[in-house]
Amino acid sequence: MPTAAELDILAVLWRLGAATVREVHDELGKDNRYTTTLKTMQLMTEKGLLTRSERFGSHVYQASVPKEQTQRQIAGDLLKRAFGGSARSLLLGALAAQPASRKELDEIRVMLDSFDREKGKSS
Amino acid sequence: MPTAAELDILAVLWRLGAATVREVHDELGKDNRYTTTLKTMQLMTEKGLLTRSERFGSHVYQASVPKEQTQRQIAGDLLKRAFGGSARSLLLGALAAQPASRKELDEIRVMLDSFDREKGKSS
DNA sequence: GCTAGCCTACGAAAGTTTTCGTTGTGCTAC
DNA sequence: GTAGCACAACGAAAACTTTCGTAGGCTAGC
Repeated sequence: MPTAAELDILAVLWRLGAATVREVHDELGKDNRYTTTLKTMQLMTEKGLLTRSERFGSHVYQASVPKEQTQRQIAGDLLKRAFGGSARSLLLGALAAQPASRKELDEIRVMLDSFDREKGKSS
Repeated sequence: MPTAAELDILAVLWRLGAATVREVHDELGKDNRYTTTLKTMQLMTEKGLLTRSERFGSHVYQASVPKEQTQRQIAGDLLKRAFGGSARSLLLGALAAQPASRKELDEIRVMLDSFDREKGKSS
């Protein structure tokens, strides 16, 4: 399970696709040193969270696990830990923390419908 | 922000309402020592996450912050950190990790509707 | 060739979280 | 009273995360 600092780096890589340490570090905007970001990314590579390839003089990193899979893992863990398995409570917490536009709410409804259809197929 | 071990304890207290260390420890079912749970709960009390009151010979603890508020904080943090602020993605991750029954999906829809009504009022 | 600038590597320190052993206290039953 | 039991308190160690200083390598420009 990625830690907080690791998750921040993953989020950047999810946005950029693949990036150098410099790019990630600048994008993070934290006020810590470049070598801190580098070290964290090196550890993440050791753990298997990132993969690394050469490019000219420097290294290019990218997430080695699909975003969706990591997100599923994190959401599932939180769901179990803090929300008693209730997806409704989780969503309520999220929407209370950061209200969504009507458009977003509609998108959620569309997604729920597709889940329903899936259930229909199997039963 | 509560840590992992702290969150597990909070979850138990949310279920039990108020409980002694012994009750929490047994409920947790982890294979660590009683004193570990005690120490963690003492630290949580210092941090202000729990309040303590006397009962007979032992102490009774309970969460000092409403469950909903803590859940909102946690969900909001994760939403921002790992899901780019998209509540839809968060819910997708949760449902992918642990499929919900049709009844649960319907409950979510009801909740969405009430959010819509709230939006309607303000605009 | 030498210097400046950018990068990686490494190791250690600082900070947190989690764990547990030991000790002291009060209560109960014998 | 005293042995046994359950609990609280404390301190320290272990494990893990996060941070950074320093050193070494490569390239471009002078």
